[in-house]
Amino acid sequence: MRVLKPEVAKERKEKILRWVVQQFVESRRPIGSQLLADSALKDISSATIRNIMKDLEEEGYLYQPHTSGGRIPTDKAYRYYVDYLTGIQRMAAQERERIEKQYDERVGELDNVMLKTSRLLAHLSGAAGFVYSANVADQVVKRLDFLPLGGGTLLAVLITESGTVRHWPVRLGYDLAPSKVRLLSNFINAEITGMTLNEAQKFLWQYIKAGHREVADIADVAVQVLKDMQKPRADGDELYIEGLGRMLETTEEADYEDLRQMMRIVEERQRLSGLLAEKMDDLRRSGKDVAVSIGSENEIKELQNVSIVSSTYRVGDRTVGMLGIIGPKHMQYTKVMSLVKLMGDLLEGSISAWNALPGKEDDYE
Amino acid sequence: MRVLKPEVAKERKEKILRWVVQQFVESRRPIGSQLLADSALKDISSATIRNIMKDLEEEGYLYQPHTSGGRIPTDKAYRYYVDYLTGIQRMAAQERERIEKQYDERVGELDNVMLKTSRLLAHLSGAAGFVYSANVADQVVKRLDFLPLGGGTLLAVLITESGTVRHWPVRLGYDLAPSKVRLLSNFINAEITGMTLNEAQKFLWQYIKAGHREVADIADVAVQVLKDMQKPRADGDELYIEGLGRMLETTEEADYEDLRQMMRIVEERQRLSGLLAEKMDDLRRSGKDVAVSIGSENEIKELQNVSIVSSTYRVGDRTVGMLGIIGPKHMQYTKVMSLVKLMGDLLEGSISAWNALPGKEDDYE
DNA sequence: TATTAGCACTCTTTTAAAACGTCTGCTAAT
DNA sequence: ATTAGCAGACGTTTTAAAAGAGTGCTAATA
Repeated sequence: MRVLKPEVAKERKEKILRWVVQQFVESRRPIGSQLLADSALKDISSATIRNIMKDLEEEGYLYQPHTSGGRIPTDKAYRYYVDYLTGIQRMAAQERERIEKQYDERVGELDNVMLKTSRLLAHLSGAAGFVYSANVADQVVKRLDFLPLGGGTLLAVLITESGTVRHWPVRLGYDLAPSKVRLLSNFINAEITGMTLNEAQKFLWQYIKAGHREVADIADVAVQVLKDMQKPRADGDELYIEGLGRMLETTEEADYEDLRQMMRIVEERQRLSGLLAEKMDDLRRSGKDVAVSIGSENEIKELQNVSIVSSTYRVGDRTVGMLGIIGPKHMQYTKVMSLVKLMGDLLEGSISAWNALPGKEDDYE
Repeated sequence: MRVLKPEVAKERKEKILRWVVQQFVESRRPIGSQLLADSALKDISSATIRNIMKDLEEEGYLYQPHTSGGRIPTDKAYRYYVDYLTGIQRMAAQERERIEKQYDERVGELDNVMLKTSRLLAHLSGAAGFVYSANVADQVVKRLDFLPLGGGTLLAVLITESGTVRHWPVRLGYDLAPSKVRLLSNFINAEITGMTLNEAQKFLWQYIKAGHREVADIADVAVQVLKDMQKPRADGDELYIEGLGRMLETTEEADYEDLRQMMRIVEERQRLSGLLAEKMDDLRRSGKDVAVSIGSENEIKELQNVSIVSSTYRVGDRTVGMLGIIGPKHMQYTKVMSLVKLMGDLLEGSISAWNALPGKEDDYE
């Protein structure tokens, strides 16, 4: 291993490492010393580069797929590269503006923002884009309304502060007078607005058990509603992934197997949800903007050949979800990281605009 | 061209054609005369088969990718094959039961049936499954409600007879008293239930223009609502496609280009929607159960290497949507056709159960 | 007259060998 | 410490040959 003039040497070593990663991301084929010496690092001879690369290999940053033939970055190298980039990333104002414009055009009104945002992410990155919303039960309720459908059924409509609108049928088995439905709606909204769904549930249970007079006649309805409220959770958290198709375009024949594996996971939403939930926690705790998980850093086996670039989004001061892209390890991290960050901001903006509307409280009668 | 004993000859010719198609669907490589003579048609010599195949080629049923090397079915051959199959298809009771059970488990309550159905279709067929719902504007309204969000905004919730629930924000710019909102809801529901959205819109315009006293004070709100009602149409019709990932699994390297093309189309929903709308019309008119479009029979260029098996579903006596699968031309038509048919029935059943609930009318005050 | 066996020919696919290019590791010179 | 130069390694591409599969035609057959 080379020694002497430690800072200078280290500097140069890292520079070479960065070049290898960068070149590899672009060309997707092993990088040799000559190539580097000729293209990027004209002031260092290929022999020197060779020596340094050997050191880097010993340190676990590079990997030689065949005895003779260039070297490829390991996950550790990507990790270094991404960490290095983290400070640098900034998007050209022009680019930023272009994306913001597209966001306004394509996402627009707060109807299915999550879906649309994930599509736009996919579109702009050329990889798969996702938007994930943590457990609905932990989200703050903006409104919970009931529409009478007749036939002993109500349609519950839940609106959260993050703009999600969910609805599900509640079967009572008998019809409820419209006025009673209204009473129920008004009562619930007056009481639970501002709580999380979980809190609301607990609160309502208490309230009913306490046997308050004004809800006596709708108590059993409320109970039924509470029971059904759990149901949306069966699907797990909300997760949109789009643009898997586009990945076919940017993937090389050789990497199809990786892609296949990935698809398998994506179809199996449960596990991915789990992973994202965890990642969200990490990210929130670390306080970082954008997180990058590279290959083997992902616990799920099938994802060890892809990278995930993700960011959280907040409602008020609560972190309620994540968004990002899933793509090949050799992606353009610089670009993608800024993109994800920006989209996160835009999504947050979109939600807080929606949220500026204070969930109007009817006074119940 | 062979002549003589016309019926017998024709019979055998078709038999050979069917075998070629069937073998090709399984092996995905050109079928030669020897192969057939050895495997399936042991009582006819390869030479005879050769002669007949030549005839079939002249008639446009088979195609020789290389001067020497087996033959491949043309779209015309698939068409013949599918038509032949149409009479035969029937699913084993056992299989049917298994699928019905899965449907109950996985689709269940009428919450996002369309999405879930398309996922199940994909899952069971190994190809991409879709469910398409025709223009919302032509669907019968079951309810149209408004929830006050405050900040000069209402959330409109539209429930159609086919079980679709749509919602969109209506910005009024000023707040409406809760009682007024209720009045609006009740009035609208009492009047328009049972109309299509389009009819409802026309009706309401007339009503407002006529200046009826009881709606005078909410007229401008109604106008705004009507305007915003158009919006959901911007997305075009509702279309869910799932399972594109799974197609990777069943596709061979060589056919990836076809797959890529297909994905491109799917991302571009507009055109696909158009195609499906047309197809739905054809299907409804012909009165057939299941339609199969093979390769070049699809107008869209990018879809000329895939087949679409589709069926319609009804609400009452109105055909409101389609469902089916998109897959490789060489798919197991027998299986897929029965599957699509069955899923259509199940979806219809699911909707009509929901629809048994009569959109409860409040009498407005 | 329809069917079949046999054969020469064509064309793709597979296999093998050779030529090429790129990279490494080492050594000696700077 | 760096560099130039060179031998050896190994993947990739090119080229050539062999194998395999199928066709069309003709002559024999039932």
